[in-house]
This record gives sequence, C-alpha cells and structure tokens, in this order.
Amino acid sequence: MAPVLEAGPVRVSNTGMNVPMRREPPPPPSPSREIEAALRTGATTGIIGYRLRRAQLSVFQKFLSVFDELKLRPADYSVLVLIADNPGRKQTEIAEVLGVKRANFVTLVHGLEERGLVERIPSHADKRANALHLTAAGEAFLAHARAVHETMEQELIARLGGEKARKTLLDLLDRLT
Amino acid sequence: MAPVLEAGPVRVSNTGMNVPMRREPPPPPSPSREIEAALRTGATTGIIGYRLRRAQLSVFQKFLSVFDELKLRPADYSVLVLIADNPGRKQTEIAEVLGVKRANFVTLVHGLEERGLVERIPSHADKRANALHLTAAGEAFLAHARAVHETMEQELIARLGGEKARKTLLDLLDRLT
DNA sequence: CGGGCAAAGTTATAGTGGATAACCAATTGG
DNA sequence: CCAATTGGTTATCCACTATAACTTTGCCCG
Repeated sequence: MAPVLEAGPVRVSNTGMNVPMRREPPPPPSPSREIEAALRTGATTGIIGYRLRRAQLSVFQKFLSVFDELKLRPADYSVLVLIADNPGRKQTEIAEVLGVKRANFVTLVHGLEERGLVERIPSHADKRANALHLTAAGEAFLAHARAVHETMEQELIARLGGEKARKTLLDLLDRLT
Repeated sequence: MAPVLEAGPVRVSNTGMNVPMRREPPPPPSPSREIEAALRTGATTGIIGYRLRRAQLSVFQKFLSVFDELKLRPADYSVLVLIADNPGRKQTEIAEVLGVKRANFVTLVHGLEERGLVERIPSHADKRANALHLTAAGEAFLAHARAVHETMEQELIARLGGEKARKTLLDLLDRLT
C-alpha cells in the first residue's frame, strides 16, 4: 500500500479548483511567530489519481489490520473467494481475472496450498493443467473470513453514507477502469 | 502491471449482492460444448477495496504512459507540485504530507536534483535542514507537466460524467480515507 | 501421422516501493 | 550544559510485479 505507492498525478496549469481561491496569503494565524504554517496541498489533493491512491491505501491498510490474525492478505482473500465460486478452474484462469501474472500466481497458490486451504488437482482432461478447489478446511476458513470481511465492508458503506453511495462509488470507479 | 495486487477484501457470507442471485447454474450458453464459460466474479467485484484498487491501477497506468516521455512518475510529479506551491520547505515536511518515509524521500529528491529540477538549499536558520526549491528549469518543466496532466485530468472527468461527478467521487474517496 | 506452435505450470531473476534501524550533526528544552 | 529530539542520510530487508526461459502437454494442419 501503502500501496503505493506512487503518488498521484495532478491538475492543471494554475490552481486546482479545490484550492480555496488563493488571493493572497491569508494573514498568518494568531501568533505570527513560527507556528508551523500548513502547506498548500490543493494542487495535489485536487488530483483524482492522488485521492484514489490515498483512499485505496487507507482501505487496504484497514484490511491488513483486520485480517492480521487470519494471516490473510488481500490477494489471498480474492483468490480464495474466486476459487470457491469457480471450483475446478485452472490457475491461469483465476490468475487472469485477478490481473496476476501466472508466474507470480504460482507462489500465491502454493502458499494457500501449504496452509491446507486449497487443492491443486491435476486435470486428467488436460494433463498440463491444475484444477483448483478449496479443501474442507479452506471452505470453513473462507466462511469465517467472509464474515469478518462483511463486517468491514459494512463499516465502509456506513462511512460512505449508505448503500446508495456505495453504488455510486462503484459506478464512478468503473468509469475510470 | 497487473491489477490485482492485492485484491480487495470482500463481502458477506453467502453471495455478494451484485452476484445475480445465484439460484442454480444457469443452463450453459447455446453450444453447451466447451465454450470457456465466464467466471463468477461477483463476490470479488462487489468489494469496495477491490474496485478501488483496480481503478487506481488503471489511472496510474494511464499516468505512466502519458508521462513516459517526460520520465515522470506519479511520486515525482506530486513532489514537484508540492515544492512549487510551498517553496523553501524542508524535506521532512514535504515527505510527510505525501505519506513518504523521509528515508525514501531522500532518493526521490536526489533524482529530481540530479535532473536539475530541484535545489536543496541548506537552511542557515537550521543547519540540519534543506530548504527545497524548484530551479528555473524545474519551473519550466513543471509548467509543461501541469499542462500535460490537465489534459489527462479532463479526460478522466469526462469519463466520470462531468465536474459534478468528479466532486462526488472525491467526496466519497475522502470518506474512506 | 507427424511436426510445429501454443498453452499450462514452473523456476529464476531483476526491478520497484515501502519499512526499519542505525548513525551523525544540529537544535531545543530544562 | 546535558538530555532528548529533529533533519538528513545510508544500508538493508521484505513484498509485489515483470520478464525470460524451460518442460510437458495439447492442438492444428499439411
């Protein structure tokens, strides 16, 4: 996350629009002494990519702390969910929808396999491929993880201002993707 | 670049709400042959963090391609903008508002300094600190970069559906941060 | 049918970003 | 004046991603 990352791009030539109209430096706060004047961040905070990055980092951060005990990272979780909903698929298929290079996906699945959550069953239809399945333990574990996640998700929705706001957000994010 | 990454957290116990109600496997498409059935991704795509991540990667990707010729990465750009709007600040201050560890900020600024865009002037008020400024070349470079970025930003706003949608997005992102 | 090409999985490797620890010089507060 | 803190720096380490190369297997097509 922090993701990230790489900070975001920025806005236009002169001043960003969320920059408070910048006429002249507002008179310094009460004691014009050396009071740590705040920085002008308007030009960066007006950037869509920048804000997107910060929000994403923040949400992932939260995910990491919530799932710390379960030793689950976001990528792990998404893999488990995807396998659960699409049992028997091959590695390449799961990797692709997640946007993970199949070479890197190997390590990911191996980790889950070693923890006894996932099984890689050699497909006899195609001897090159591995069909991915959750083990019984994996199912149980995921059920718990899903519950934990749902709590977090509801918390996020509440912060957004409700279900409608969530839909709006997802729609806007889609337009950027 | 792959999106994924670390995918996001997910939804609740049974099925995500954007998952089409999952009753039973809908009859396979026309030719029930081996037609690469699409994966069920509802449970992942309903996750706020996941969508946030995908959108952020997408936007950054675009930034990278647009700024490829200028050899500017998002972090570089944000640093230049911040220094331009807050000349004379010390490294620690700029680093902090960007959420960059001061140790890692060193490399960042050094790169910009070597390119002749930024100057680190030893402060005589505090002999430990470096006051950051843009060079004349840095100002000129940034003016160009800002113009390039503004074009990209407008393109993003258009995709969102206008200025109002942009404000809505930024507001929602703020609530998550 | 047989040869060539593509796909699935894997390994190895490199690059990048962020985090931590340790250190020096300088400053600040008692 | 001394202790604690701050600013900058270096050196490392870890996580994530990308690329290349290789093996096995499947598929197409002349």
